[in-house]
This record gives sequence, structure tokens and C-alpha cells, in this order.
Amino acid sequence: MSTRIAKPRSRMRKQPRQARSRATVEAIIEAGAHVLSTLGWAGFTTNKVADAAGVSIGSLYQYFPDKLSLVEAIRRRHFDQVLSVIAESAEGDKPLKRFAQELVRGMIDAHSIHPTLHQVLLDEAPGDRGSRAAHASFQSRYLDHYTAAVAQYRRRRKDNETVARVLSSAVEGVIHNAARRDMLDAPDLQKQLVELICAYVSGSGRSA
Amino acid sequence: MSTRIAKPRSRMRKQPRQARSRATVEAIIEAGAHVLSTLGWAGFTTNKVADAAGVSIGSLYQYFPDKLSLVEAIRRRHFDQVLSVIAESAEGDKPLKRFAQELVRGMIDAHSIHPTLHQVLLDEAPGDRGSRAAHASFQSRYLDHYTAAVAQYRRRRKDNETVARVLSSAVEGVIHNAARRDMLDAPDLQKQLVELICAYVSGSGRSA
DNA sequence: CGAGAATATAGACAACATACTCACATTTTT
DNA sequence: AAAAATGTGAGTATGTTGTCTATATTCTCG
Repeated sequence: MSTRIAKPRSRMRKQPRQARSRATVEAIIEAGAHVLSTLGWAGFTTNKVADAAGVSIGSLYQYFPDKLSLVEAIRRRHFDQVLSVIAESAEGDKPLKRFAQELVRGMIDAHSIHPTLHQVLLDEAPGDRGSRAAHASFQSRYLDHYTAAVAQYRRRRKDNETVARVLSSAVEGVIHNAARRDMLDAPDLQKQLVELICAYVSGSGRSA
Repeated sequence: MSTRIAKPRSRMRKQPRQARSRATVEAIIEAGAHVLSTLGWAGFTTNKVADAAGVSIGSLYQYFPDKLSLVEAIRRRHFDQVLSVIAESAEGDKPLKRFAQELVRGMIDAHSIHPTLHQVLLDEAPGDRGSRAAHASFQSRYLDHYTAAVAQYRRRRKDNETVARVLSSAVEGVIHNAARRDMLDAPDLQKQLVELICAYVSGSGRSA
């Protein structure tokens, strides 16, 4: 009934109302992503983030009640970006090879800005109380795209769940490894990753 | 000429001479591996390690000049273990499928004790000045096993380097993902990972 | 065996880093 | 010009690394 906004209080201490403060919040999140990506969770300090964003530490705590809520905002933004990229690569009725190519390209693009952010968010940064659901939802939607693709292209029907999981973690492993070496845009690697996907999905169950 | 021992001074402050202190050092390294695996690099504090090892902080610094030299010792021990496991899975003249099975089994075994230690050591924990060489050497020997296997089983000769890299990072990705979920011993997963390896190595270059 | 040397352990402490607060300054809106 | 929103940065409480000295244990050798 009231005009009160339903946005969670735990996420932000204060809602930014003017354009100026919205820019501040954006700068903090972007700087946070940068610090997290380059220095890892251990090097992710609120003071460094405030510095990198060009704002004072006080301003940071004006909008984020604590460190975790900041990393939560970063996580949310990054996962949304990745999901949309993946989703659009996986829709439609393409032949397997085309799907694999677009998937690989999408994954590489999604990791080009902050190469190690994804892995840091997944492995190092702790998830806070309220984020479990969001995180699980992301993982689930993420896997769904793989499962759908696997179901579409694979001959055998059994173990589609497991196959999707293996495929997604294999792709992530390759992307992650390439990101660590600054090799994300090596064309050899793209080609081989596409081959791996095609070979596994189409060939699985033949030589058993 | 002198009887001075050539062991590096930077690794240990004092060489443990009595059995008691050798046990202490071992306990510290083991506790360190445990803390690193369960709490990650950010939670890896010297006090926690000393506590977990059941020794005082003073004892820890008696043998390790600083935090990095401790993580270095952990790294060395763990990588030696993994390498020996991999090496013995990859020797001999087995058919591809048998090689893949033993490789997968070996990787799973190597990660069963401290499931996430490998990833933490690779991604989170910083390498110190002197360890770059050792680390590179490990990576290189590690890749060599893959490259040898790839060269042995693949039909096409080109891009063996890249194929080995893609394969190893894919395997690591799957293992790592399973470790995070406590699914390392799910038999489905083992089977699918074996299939992935076989499909990629044997099928690569067919549908191009 | 037993005294003194060598080795090992303990934990208080100094120096520093980090998360987060608070009283106040500045800018924008009304 | 009053009020609301935004921005500031020194300051506090807490935790971490690594040192130092006192104490306990083990070894060596007459």
C-alpha cells in the first residue's frame, strides 16, 4: 500500500537518488570488479576499491553496508552479463558446430574485460547469507543452457545432466586457463575448444 | 670445500635435526595444506596454521622465515605428489581408453585428500621470488605428460601443443568443479570424463 | 650417570593493515 | 535560504605478521 520501495535493505544502505550518486555507485562497482579481478579476493580491500573508484572510503560505506554486499553487487552484475551472452549464443536451431563456435566466442567475450573475475567470484569470494539463492539460480540457469544444447545435439539420451555438467566445467576450465595466461584471443585455442565440444557431444557413446 | 650444506637458506630458517622437530615441521606443512584447502588463501593465517598443527607461532617461524616460504613448502610437496601420480598413469603402451581411465583415476585420487588445494595453490596463493622457476618446471613437466599422450594417440600431428593444453585444462576444470561439489567419486562423472578425453583425442580433426 | 651444550617450544609484544564509523563539509533540490 | 542528499577522511577496534626472550627438552661426552 505504501510507496515504500521493496528493494532489499541489506544490499544498500541508502538508495542513490541523484545522478551524481548513481555514478558514484557505478564507479565503485566497476572499480571493485577491477580490483577483484587483478588482485584476487585477498587483495580486495575496501580502501583500495574506494581509491580506485576515486571516492572516499566514507562514500563507499554510504551505499554498501559492508564488504560482502559490495562483492554481492559485483557478482550480480557480472553474472547477469555472462548469462545474457550465453543465452543468446544458445538459442535457435543451429548445427552443432555453429552452436559451439558461438558459445566459445561468447564465453571469450564475456571474459575479455575482467579475465579472472569469473573464477574469483566463483571460487575465492565468499557468498553471503542472502546470496545463496541468487547464486544457485544463476548456476541452474547457466547449466540449463548446456543441458538444452546437449539434449538437442546428442544421440544418446542417458546422462544428459552429467554430460552437461562435464561439458560446462571443461569449457570453463579451458577458458579460465587461457585467461590466466592472457591467451584468450589465440585463434588456435578457440578452434580446439570448438573441436573438443563437437567431439564430445557428437562422438560420446560411439567407441564404448 | 667447507662442510656447509648447500640447501637454500630462504626456504627454512633452521634445519630440523631431531626427530621431534622434523615431526613439527611435517605437522605444520600438513596443517597448512588443510587450512589452505578449507579456508583459501585469504583465510590462511600463520596463527591458524600453528593452532591447527598444535604448535606455537614461535615454532612455526623457527622453521619458516615467512608465510610465503611456508606456502612454498606446501606447494612443493603437493605438486610432487600430483606429478608422480600423473607420471605413473601415463607411462607404458596402453590403449587410449585405458590411459584415459588411469589418468582420471589418478587425478581424482590426487585431489581426494585436499579437494581444493590444487586450485588454491595455482590461482590464489602468490608465488614468491624464487619459486617461479620451480613452478614453471612443474607446469612444464605436467604438460609434457599430456603432450606425450596426445602425440601417441592422435591421428593428426598439427597443434599437438595446443591440444595438450586444452585437454589438460579441460580435465582440470572438470576435476576442480567436481571437487567443489564433493562429487569427486561419482562414477558417472568419471565415466563421462574418460569419454570426453577419448572423444577429443581420437575424434579431433574428423568432422572439420 | 649427569652436567653443560645444542636444540626445540612457548607466547607476549611491536609494527602494521584492514573494516567500518562519525562528525562535519559541500552540493543539489525545493 | 532551508532542507535533503552526497561526499570526506581522520579515527577506532580488531586482526595479522613476524620478533624476542624465557623456558623446556634432548644430545654429547667425561
